Amino acid sequence: MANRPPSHRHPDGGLSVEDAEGLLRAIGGRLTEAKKRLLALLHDAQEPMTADELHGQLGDVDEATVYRILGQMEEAGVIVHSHHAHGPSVYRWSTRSLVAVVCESCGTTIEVESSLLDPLVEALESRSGFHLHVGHFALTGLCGKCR
Amino acid sequence: MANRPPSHRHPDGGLSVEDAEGLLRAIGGRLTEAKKRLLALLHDAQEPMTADELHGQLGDVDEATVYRILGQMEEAGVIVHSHHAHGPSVYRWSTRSLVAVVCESCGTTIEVESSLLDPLVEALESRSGFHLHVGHFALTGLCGKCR
DNA sequence: AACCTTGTTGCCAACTGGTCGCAACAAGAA
DNA sequence: TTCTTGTTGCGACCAGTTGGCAACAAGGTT
Repeated sequence: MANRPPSHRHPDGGLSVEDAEGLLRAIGGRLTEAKKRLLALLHDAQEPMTADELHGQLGDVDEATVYRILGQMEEAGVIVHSHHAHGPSVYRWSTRSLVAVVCESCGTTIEVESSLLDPLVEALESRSGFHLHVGHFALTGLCGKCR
Repeated sequence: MANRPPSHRHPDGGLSVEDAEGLLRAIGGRLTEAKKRLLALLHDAQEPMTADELHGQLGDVDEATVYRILGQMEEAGVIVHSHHAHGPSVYRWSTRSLVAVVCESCGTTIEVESSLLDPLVEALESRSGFHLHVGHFALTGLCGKCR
């Protein structure tokens, strides 16, 4: 991919904002102000955010537009979203593969390396030919405090 | 648990319908015709069903009532529900622990033993004190045919 | 068996998360 | 600057689910 050092690197070693803008253009879109701001927001976000939270921070960008942009960003491979059992999906910068684990009682979310799911992934591949999309779903349970 | 052989055993070794009716009474409710029919439906179901499918099979029971009964049955421990990434939740008889794996392309669902998740469960317990509710979430990916 | 208490039901409105159609608008190539 | 075409805000709409409320019925009591 990028063999010259990009600026504004993501702390987690992911895409730079500039790379992301390129990818976003590459799928045939235009780079609007709203897209740039959303890109920056998600790039700098410490944790996954819901569409609603993003809409709140953007201020004057319509909620429907937020969803449309998020769809494009995902199509471009810049972000990924995952589904939390109850409540809305969350979106995050596409860095190394993480799986969200959500406490059903207090809502606290932690993220763990997806490699912990490797035994499952491999078993499914060999037994059923099923290829898991790790990271597209959140795992639920009770955190240490809430048990 | 049950040391005398209950009748109408679930093929998977779970609760009998009679046991389930007892549990349903035990949470302080009444055993209505609608509850009995829903109970029988889910007991005999080959695979998890959505609230809508259940409503369809019941015919003259209101959709809201179906949700209310499902809530009680889950509270009583008779059934469990799990969330599929897009689309409605599914409900199934509370037997041995299975995890649903759903194809994002064709929707095919397979169920695998939750023991495949044990490495993850144990890692989360020891690292973060987090206790996973295996079976409450569905895993997603692509099945062999759709890849 | 009539009775009475209290859970239950149907009906319908409301709510959340998300999508869609459309006319006005703007990015960016020509 | 012009022109094409993607983009936006707006509001309607959709699916899944929950909540309020009055009529109803399960099932214990007399």
